[in-house]
Amino acid sequence: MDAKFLKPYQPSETEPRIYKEWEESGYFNPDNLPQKNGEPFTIVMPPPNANGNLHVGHALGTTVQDILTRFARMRGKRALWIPGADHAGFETQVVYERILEKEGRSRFSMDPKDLYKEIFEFTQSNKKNMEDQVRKLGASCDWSREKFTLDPDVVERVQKTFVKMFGDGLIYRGQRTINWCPKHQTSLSDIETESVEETTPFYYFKYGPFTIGTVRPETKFGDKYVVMHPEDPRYKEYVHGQQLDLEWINGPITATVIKDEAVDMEFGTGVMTITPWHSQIDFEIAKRHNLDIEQIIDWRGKLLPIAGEFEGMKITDARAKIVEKLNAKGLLAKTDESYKNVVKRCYKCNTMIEPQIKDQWFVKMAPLAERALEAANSGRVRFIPDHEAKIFRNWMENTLDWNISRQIIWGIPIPAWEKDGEWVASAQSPGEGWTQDTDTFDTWFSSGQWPLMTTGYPDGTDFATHFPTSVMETAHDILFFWVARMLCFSLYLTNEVPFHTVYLHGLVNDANGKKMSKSKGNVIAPLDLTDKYGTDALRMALVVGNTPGTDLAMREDKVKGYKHFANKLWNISRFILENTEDADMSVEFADADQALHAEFFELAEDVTKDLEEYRFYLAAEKLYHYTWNRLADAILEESKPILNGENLDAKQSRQKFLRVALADILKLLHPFMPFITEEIWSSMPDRSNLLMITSWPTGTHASP
RNA sequence: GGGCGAUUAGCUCAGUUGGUUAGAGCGCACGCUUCACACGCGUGAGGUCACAGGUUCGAAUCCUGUAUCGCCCACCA
Repeated sequence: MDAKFLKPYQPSETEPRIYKEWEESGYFNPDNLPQKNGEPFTIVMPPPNANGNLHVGHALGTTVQDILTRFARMRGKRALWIPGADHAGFETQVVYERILEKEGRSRFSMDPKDLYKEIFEFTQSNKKNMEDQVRKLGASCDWSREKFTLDPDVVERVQKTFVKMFGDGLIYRGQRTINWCPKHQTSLSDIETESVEETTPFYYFKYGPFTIGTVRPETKFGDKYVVMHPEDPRYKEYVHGQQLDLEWINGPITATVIKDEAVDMEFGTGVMTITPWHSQIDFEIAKRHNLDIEQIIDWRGKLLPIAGEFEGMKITDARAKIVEKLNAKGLLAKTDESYKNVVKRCYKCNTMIEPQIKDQWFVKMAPLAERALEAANSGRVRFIPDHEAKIFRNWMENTLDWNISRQIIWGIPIPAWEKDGEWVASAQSPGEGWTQDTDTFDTWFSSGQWPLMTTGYPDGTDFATHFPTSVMETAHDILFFWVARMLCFSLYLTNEVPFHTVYLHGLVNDANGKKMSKSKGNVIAPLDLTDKYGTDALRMALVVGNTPGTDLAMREDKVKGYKHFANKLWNISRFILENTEDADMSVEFADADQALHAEFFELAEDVTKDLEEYRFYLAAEKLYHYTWNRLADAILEESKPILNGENLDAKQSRQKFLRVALADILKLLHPFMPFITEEIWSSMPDRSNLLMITSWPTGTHASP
């Protein structure tokens, strides 16, 4: 027996050594596997952002994906798990801007090319860091196939998709209301904003003969249209198009009466003025009636000259002053202080989103969503847990067109060119006098094509064999951002679903079930846990009892518990190896051992079924219990007298059983606890290969 | 306003298609230096499965309703 078993299991000494052995074996690459022509099994890793450290959620996802991959590999499949890294456009630029801010610099005073270069270098060093962390988690992914979302071939193919979609009329350039973040100076898609309910004063102002209500007095300078419902009996004396002279913020103006059904008669006074440049509903009314549209607030959130004496003032400061002035003029009718209002904020910096009118590229979602819905409804793609499919459907049935233009440099340039107001989509310049759009893509426009990009769409060899992929495993909070878009792009480009199954894990919260955040200081770093308790312990803690789709409260105690389990397994191995050194593996099982063996295979079948059905939480728990309560507590104890007894036949049979049981429990545990199982396996007599490529127990007795 | 969940032991959670006295981890109590393991061993306390109805021979599990909590979506100024 190896002397290493005399000491408790040492993960920190073992793990890097084992990982190196795996990596050098080449078996992460399915082309090197004995079963290289077997049935393909493919997972594409959700590429972690190359802008920081992994969080516990990554550890959970990585663990589940690794379990799936190792299980498939041991069952003789041509298992491929493709890693990647995401440039994460806006998010990375935000991270980098914070660094610049700390250094007293600003992107707005930098040459865009220099900024791009700096961020590129920043992500390259972070990418290495991130890859090392994925290795530490034991991920058996094929690093030789790793992709970065800004690899030149990815950029080229993503741009091609844009050109194709433009040609097919699925992408259009339009002047529309967009979500503008005044801090980050870019537009955002609808799902990149957070709607927060806030209590805001609701002001009623006298507007000629009317009383209008608003929460945003600072937008009201240009309001020269007063809108009411055509059926509203209270205002039937006013006719559409009628002009009225009235006193307003900065003096007398001429207002025009507009009758439009968008007005809710029940709300407020049933009359409103409109600010089409800074409100979508107002913009739609203005378009219907062909009204003037004027910008009131600039891109930095300051008032434009139309505000008169308020020009240049930040809107946050201006509001109170404007109300004060209107009050002084006797135009403030009343204020409702308890009004609840939904406000959109930038999901990264929490700045209030300013709706602005801007020319942008939009993806027409309805036709794409229809096909994705069909795939979900027909079962071509299956969601785990089931109820995520309902959430998916609800969103897909109510899609809004997707703004894919970002006014940031960190991303893939949009291959569109303009000349005299005319736009064409093309990777190369169409010729003299054309200038390229300076905007970049929403990062999800490229990551939405990730399963295609990583497998070599349209003509790579992996695309032929490994697409569509088997499973997409990711966090449920990016169902809309990512999963939905991958389905849309893939069905559009290939008529195939990108994956047959979507497994969505929940979020990992702190021990009290509260969301982890830097500001709350409750963030648990996965690598701190692996250092302290070992990767296998962390993996088990993340998997046992964690049902898909449900958020998990991460308790350090739980990880500690599975460190103890790892040590238990270590000691079981020590006992068995110590007591079977003279085992004869050719003897027949005695009846008692035959029964134990049959019992074991009931477990093995059960666990196999659980893994096939994505019930990792049950499989892991069953293995834990068999190993500790059955094998250690009962079988090992009852074996002691047999091993020390006079009956040689019984002893030899039991020795064989223990050796076989150990070998097989190591196999079953390997997807969950790859390091310690491989390490023990390396001490098994007669072992011929790495545990990671050893066959999964199938029912007949197995041995090293 | 719309959608989706959750409610089981002190805490965090399982309970896969309804089927014997409802489980785990941690915590708690008591006892153990037993020759694999104190990162351990043994024994034990602890639950009207949110509430009210219903279906069934049988319900934590299926149906209806109620309450509470949570998440997501949404252009009522």
